[in-house]
Amino acid sequence: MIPGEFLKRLKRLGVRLTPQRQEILQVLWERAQSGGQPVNAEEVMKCVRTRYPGISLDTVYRTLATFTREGIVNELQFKDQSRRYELVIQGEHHHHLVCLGCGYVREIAYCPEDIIERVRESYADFKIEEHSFTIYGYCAQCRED
Amino acid sequence: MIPGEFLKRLKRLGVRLTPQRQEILQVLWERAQSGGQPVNAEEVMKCVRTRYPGISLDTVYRTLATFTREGIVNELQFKDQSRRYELVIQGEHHHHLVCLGCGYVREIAYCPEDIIERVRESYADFKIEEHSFTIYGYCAQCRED
DNA sequence: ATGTGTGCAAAAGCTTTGCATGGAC
DNA sequence: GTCCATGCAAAGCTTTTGCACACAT
Repeated sequence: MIPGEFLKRLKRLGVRLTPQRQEILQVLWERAQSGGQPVNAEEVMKCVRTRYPGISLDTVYRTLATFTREGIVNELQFKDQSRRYELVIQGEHHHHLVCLGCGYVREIAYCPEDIIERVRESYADFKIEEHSFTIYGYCAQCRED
Repeated sequence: MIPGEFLKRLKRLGVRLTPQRQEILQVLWERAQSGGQPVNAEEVMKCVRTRYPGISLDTVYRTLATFTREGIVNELQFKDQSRRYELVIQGEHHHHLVCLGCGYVREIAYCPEDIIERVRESYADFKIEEHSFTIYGYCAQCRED
């Protein structure tokens, strides 16, 4: 079940609630519940197609762009060149630990807020909007030593 | 002039020193001197062509991949989807402040080392290799308020 | 009824690859 | 002489766009 929170937010934002969008939201929600592994557009399409076979990849891209613009999802860019998305859970903020072998992503709760504040002070004419912090390496299964 | 350091390193690594590679190294070096604005492959090609007109984009990509593998350059991935590169200056480490309007990049000296150490301890079975930390926002020219 | 969202197909970026030739060592 | 690097052309992969039709409001 998609929590009403998101549906209300979309309505409030004036975003039309089509079946495709509901299914995409559902997939993002399920991902957030089960470990928080971010998804890319291709994966979203595959998941949605199990329940809504007609959806096109274009719609997924357009919906994810809309959701990003409205602050419903976060767009992530790791080293692997394909964009990934995760649902924004309000009051929650995290970064990522990414395995260079298998691509497994794990959330990390720590955030370099102190540095961001220092940068905000040092570069007062720069208006900070967002930041990304990602640690790369090899997980227990992929490390060689 | 390219400092001998890089030429020696390439020789030591067994990387053949072709005129194309020397010119690419030259461009990266000049960039590092003049503000540290990272370059993408297209820009490298354009700069090199002023002095070595025949160079192809493929060669630039292949050379940048080789330099990255050998630790001569850092490959950066910002939100704009094109990979950028910067020369690795030994003993130097920094992160980036990126303008979402014009794409201007500024180096920031602070690094969240404390967090990386904490993560190294908390996730002892994960072998940390590298990390990226980028702050996005709008520079004085691009900000609207 | 209106305007936005969707699917299709095609295109657009950026990056990679196969192959024959040329050049560094 | 050997093997790697290069240029060319073509392909690959992800993402975007134009258009006509369908649908949410």
